[in-house]
Amino acid sequence: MSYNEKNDAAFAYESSVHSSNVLHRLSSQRDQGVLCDVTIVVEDQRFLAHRTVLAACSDFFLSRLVHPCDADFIITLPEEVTVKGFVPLLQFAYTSKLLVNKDNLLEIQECAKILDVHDIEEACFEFLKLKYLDVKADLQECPRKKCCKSFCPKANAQRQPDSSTDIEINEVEELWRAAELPSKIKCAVEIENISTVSESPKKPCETSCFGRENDPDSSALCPKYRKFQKAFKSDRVRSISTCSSNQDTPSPLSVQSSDASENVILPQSQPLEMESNDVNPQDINVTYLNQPCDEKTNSKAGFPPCFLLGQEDLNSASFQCSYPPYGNLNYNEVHDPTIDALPEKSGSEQHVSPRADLSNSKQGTGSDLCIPEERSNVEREVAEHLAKGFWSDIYNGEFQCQPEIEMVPNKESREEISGEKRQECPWLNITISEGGERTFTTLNSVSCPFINTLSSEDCASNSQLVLEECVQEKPQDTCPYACSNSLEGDSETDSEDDSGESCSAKELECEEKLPFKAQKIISLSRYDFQALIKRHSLTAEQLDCIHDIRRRSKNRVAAQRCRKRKLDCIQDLEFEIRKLQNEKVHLLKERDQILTTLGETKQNLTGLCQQVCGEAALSREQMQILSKYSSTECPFSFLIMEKDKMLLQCDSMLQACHEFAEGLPTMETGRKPDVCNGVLPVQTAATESIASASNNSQTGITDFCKQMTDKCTTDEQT
DNA sequence: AAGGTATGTCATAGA
DNA sequence: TTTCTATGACATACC
Repeated sequence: MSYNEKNDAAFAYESSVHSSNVLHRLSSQRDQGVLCDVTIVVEDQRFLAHRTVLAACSDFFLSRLVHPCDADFIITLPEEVTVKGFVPLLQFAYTSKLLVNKDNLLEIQECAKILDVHDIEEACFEFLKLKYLDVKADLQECPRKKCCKSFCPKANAQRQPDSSTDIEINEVEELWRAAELPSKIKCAVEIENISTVSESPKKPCETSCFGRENDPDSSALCPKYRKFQKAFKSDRVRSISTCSSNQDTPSPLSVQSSDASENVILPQSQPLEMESNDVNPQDINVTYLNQPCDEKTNSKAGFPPCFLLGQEDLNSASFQCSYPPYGNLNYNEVHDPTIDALPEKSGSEQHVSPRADLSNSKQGTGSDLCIPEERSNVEREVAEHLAKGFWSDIYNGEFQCQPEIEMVPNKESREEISGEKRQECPWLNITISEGGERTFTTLNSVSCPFINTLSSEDCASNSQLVLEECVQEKPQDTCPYACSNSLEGDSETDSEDDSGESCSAKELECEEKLPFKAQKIISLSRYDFQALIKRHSLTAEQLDCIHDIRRRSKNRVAAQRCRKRKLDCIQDLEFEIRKLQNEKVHLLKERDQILTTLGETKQNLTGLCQQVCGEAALSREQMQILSKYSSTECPFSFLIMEKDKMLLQCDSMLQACHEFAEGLPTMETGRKPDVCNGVLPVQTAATESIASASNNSQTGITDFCKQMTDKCTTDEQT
């Protein structure tokens, strides 16, 4: 990944937080009347607000504020607008959270319509109305299907008799049809009430342990890699931390439940569309989320922000995403905006190119913006469990959902459904046979929202997805493979699908001994896998086969993840190396500069010292004393040493000159030039100069040398 | 043919 | 204890 991309992602994240904070502060300021510049009169009450906020969220306010009738910006709303309907909308404008309950739903809807409030889907109101007013009765009238009962034996066995808590895909479909909801709201996911499954005691616990699991410090990263990250605090770690910190802000994961009410968290601009087993229709807080981070990640994944629908208990949480090009795609997610960073992603990525997966893993997504490198076990477990909840009744032989046709009252409806379904859930191929039987065929893993991290463009182009056909002989086995693989995000299955090597030779060999397909073994969650085994009386050999297949499959995926992480770490280290190298170059330059400055300073200081010595007319002895008490760095000592050195050099020079003079040819006069008593003029001059230098320290060493050189040169010329 | 790369598998440690 | 995941090591296929 390029670090630019990573940085971009980080920037986007920061911006989202900023936006959220701004909203929060604005809301708080409005509460305090700070900077409020408009008064809204509703019925007999007045509300202070900020013009810009209102104008931004409502065309009604925009038109009134752009062309104010009242210079004081007092806007009296039509009498159709009630306080009860207006207040939640005002809150929504500031917080992006719309608190809806049975009492105010209609009024909010009416007010939103009058005020032309942006980002609230009419469909949400329709759905909620349906939920509040009709659903329960309809559901009770809707006979439960065999498939629903067998959907999850474990869960069903312990579910409450009240079927109203079990709204399954077919039922929701029917509700949609009944409500004639926009096509956007179509795909539903039946979510098991995990908390009721006592056979899976760990699951509820896990699902409630997001804090721990999402803790970047306790991420799924291998300790070996963690040490790297700790060592250099790589960007990767920071990104994970960032993501984690993001959880502090409202996110799809922020389940806002209370004893008194259910909470529905919706992505802003995305229509509501989901059922929850445990939703209490009495009071639902609808929270629109407009967290850019989520949008980013999810859009990266090809989906808009996820939202969590009414949960008292996270265990029964159902996460969904709406995706306009398809209408609303539902998928289950337990984690916040990190879909594409999840292992499930790897599968889809591998679908394209394993290598690309590895190399692009980090920028992966904005995810990377919040890119938990790995989805925690809990997330995986819950996601797969939830996903299974959706798909199992489609594909699972055990839970095969044949009676879905019962939900289709007539051919027209069926056609409508199948047609719409293709658009709404393009990864799901629904065909209706002559006999009116509806068949769900293989999912296209690329387009399946459970696993993929498609870009918006990808998804947009997926309207022409070619969906694989199920093997008709055993649709319950073949579909499940594709579906579940997708759900689980096992990358190997994708590649295997592509390569036709869905199973190794071993697996195929084993498979022949088994009453079900190897893919089912791979795709099922631990709990369903165990249940599957229990339901069949298998020999030891078969069990070995099954466990081998499952182990190899899991390990295959783990190895892929592991390698991906390794590459990421290598990239991080490479980046760190480049950074350090740059830093080193910079420091070296800085050092050179400092040394240059130091040299200049010393030179200046030496000059100053010379000047001082000269002005003070210090003798050699005095300078020696001075240098004795000064550091070696002091120019005084430096001067003394240099002077001594130069004297020695001069002695050598004198000696050389003398020898030179001795060797000179006798001149015409018959005598050696200027030799007076064996002493050369140069020697005399040098001696004089030395004596002069010794006695007069103000003569610079440099000058002395210069004089000597000049003399020598002059004498030689003469 | 040799070397590099990608991937699957096994063994093992740790959670 | 069982199951799962991460990872090193090895084998194999492919380029």
